[in-house]
Amino acid sequence: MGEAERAGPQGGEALLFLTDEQLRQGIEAMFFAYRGFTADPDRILATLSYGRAHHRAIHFIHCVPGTTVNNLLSILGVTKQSLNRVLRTLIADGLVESRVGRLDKRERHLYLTERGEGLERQLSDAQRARMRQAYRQAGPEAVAGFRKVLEAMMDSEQHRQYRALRDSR
Amino acid sequence: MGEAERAGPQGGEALLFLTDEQLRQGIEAMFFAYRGFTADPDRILATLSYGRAHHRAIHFIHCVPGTTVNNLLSILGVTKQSLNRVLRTLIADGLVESRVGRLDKRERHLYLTERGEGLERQLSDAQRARMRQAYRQAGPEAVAGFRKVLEAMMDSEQHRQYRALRDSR
DNA sequence: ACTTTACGTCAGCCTTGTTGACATTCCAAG
DNA sequence: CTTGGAATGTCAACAAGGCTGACGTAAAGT
Repeated sequence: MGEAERAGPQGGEALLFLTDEQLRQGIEAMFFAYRGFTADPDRILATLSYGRAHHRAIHFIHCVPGTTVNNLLSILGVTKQSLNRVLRTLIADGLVESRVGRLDKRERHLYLTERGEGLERQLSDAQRARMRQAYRQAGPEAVAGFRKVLEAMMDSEQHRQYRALRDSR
Repeated sequence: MGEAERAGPQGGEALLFLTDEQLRQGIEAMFFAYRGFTADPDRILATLSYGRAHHRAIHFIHCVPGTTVNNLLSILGVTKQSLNRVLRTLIADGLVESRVGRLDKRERHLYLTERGEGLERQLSDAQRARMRQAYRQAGPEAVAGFRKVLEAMMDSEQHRQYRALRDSR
């Protein structure tokens, strides 16, 4: 590795010449953009002494109400102990409700309370505003390409989860 | 906010209808893709009991050899105490060299040693391989769009730093 | 001479990741 | 039916890596 590259592995794909320098720019763009991506929610969360972990939990509980702890675990890709600490504070603060499963009493089904939905709204409004601004500035074709590259960057497992969430709506 | 949106703030921009749902998908794509983006270096770093903080320092010292601590600080956006902890271990392990400035002796200029360059190479090879695969799979137009959206997502300060790095090569 | 700048370090805190130990519940084999 | 194992979730303790604040030192600037 190290030299310019030609050809692609997928038969019908376009020929692409990718220098290390072009790739490095993509890497740095990801780094800086992700900081921008999380900046607005981070500011809101800081005022409530919550962190990104709380945001992630709130986001996915909102998307899949009634999800179990185990399911949330596999989406977030952390240990159950780590998630539990976050959930405990969110439950204590009355943002999340945990209901014992009816069929399987070992399971806990998670729901946002009204206050939880309120915070979710506040956070996702901020993040969507940034996203909307970026999408508009870049234009519709750029957005399609953006999504395409991001999907290609995921591990297969992540891609599966991404589509699962997408299709569950 | 909350309903579909029309029109763009920039005069000549294309008309874009962006539903909350489309924006939410973009947000989740960023989340999952960033995990994929860091997965390969993380695996390598774990075997050396280093973390992402070390990776970031190594990356930018490689890009801007001889950079000062203060400069690195502003790029990484962390406190000097935080950075210093990481730098101390990298210097102790012989991956980074810190030279007193010739003109201004207060400054420390940072360089990767040969071993440091070796690790940088290993980490960036892994990350570039993922990037190259994603770029090829998505195609050249998608790549252009990808970069465009990421740049639009940065804060102005981040965008400034991104371009500064870009232009310094 | 005094102030400011650049850097290092110590102490202590918080968030968020980890592993280990444990309780509860379910299920299936005996 | 009982019992042992698997699945689910909770609590405890630790580590990494952020943060703030205080302080020291050396060099530059005024």
